[in-house]
Amino acid sequence: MVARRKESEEALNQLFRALADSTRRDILARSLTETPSVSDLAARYEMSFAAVQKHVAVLERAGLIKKRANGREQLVSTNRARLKRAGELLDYFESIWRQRMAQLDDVLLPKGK
Amino acid sequence: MVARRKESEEALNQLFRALADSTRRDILARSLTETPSVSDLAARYEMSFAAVQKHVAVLERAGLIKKRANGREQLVSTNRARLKRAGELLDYFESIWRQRMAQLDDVLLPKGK
DNA sequence: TTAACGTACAACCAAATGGTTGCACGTCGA
DNA sequence: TCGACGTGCAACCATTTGGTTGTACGTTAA
Repeated sequence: MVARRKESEEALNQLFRALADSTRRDILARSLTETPSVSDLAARYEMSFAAVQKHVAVLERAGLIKKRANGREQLVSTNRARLKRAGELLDYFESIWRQRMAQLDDVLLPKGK
Repeated sequence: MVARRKESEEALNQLFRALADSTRRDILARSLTETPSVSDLAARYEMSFAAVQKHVAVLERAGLIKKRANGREQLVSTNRARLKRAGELLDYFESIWRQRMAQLDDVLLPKGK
């Protein structure tokens, strides 16, 4: 249901790692409402263009953003489905807990009711 | 509301980074339903005790688990509130999007209705 | 047609990460 | 009481990460 069985652990590692950096979270939030070019983004941070470009690449590899070419520009937009997926994953941990508690109930309570 | 304003970016980095490792996610899931000792955990993975201990330390620093001493053992349990927090954070990204869309509506539509 | 722009990528570097082994020390059980 | 157990921590190592500068190359505008 949640786990589409064998969404590689590596992919999840990448997903969460991509979120583990303030600059990347900011890029992500920004690309949620706008569709900035990589240079647009680079202009907003106190680091080199190449550094920002690398952050964008990390987000892209994690599947959290998409790039679309427009002439010489690359326009960045957030992949909301993928972002949502990260949230679901965390909910999943909660659900594991609920499930097991339910199973425990099954053991402790008479079957019928 | 969500952002308790100045939950340090560093803390968020730590939170997501802690989640970005399969072994740690497994420890987390396991500690959600049981309260294993560090050795119990270590026995389940093909790495040294010290390595597992380090993973536990990472989770603890991120606030995702708590340890409780019981004689010579340290019993590990998940801090569900903190885990939930990570999920909320991701929802927050979604909400940013919704908010901005709403603001856009404010601009585009007559005020009253 | 050229200069400037936007991007990609390689080479390099310091610091952090994820693993190891070894040692110290308190606790428990025989 | 004493050996084994559970833990914490330091030292070490290889790899990854997050940053830099420099170069190359297609695109755009004057």
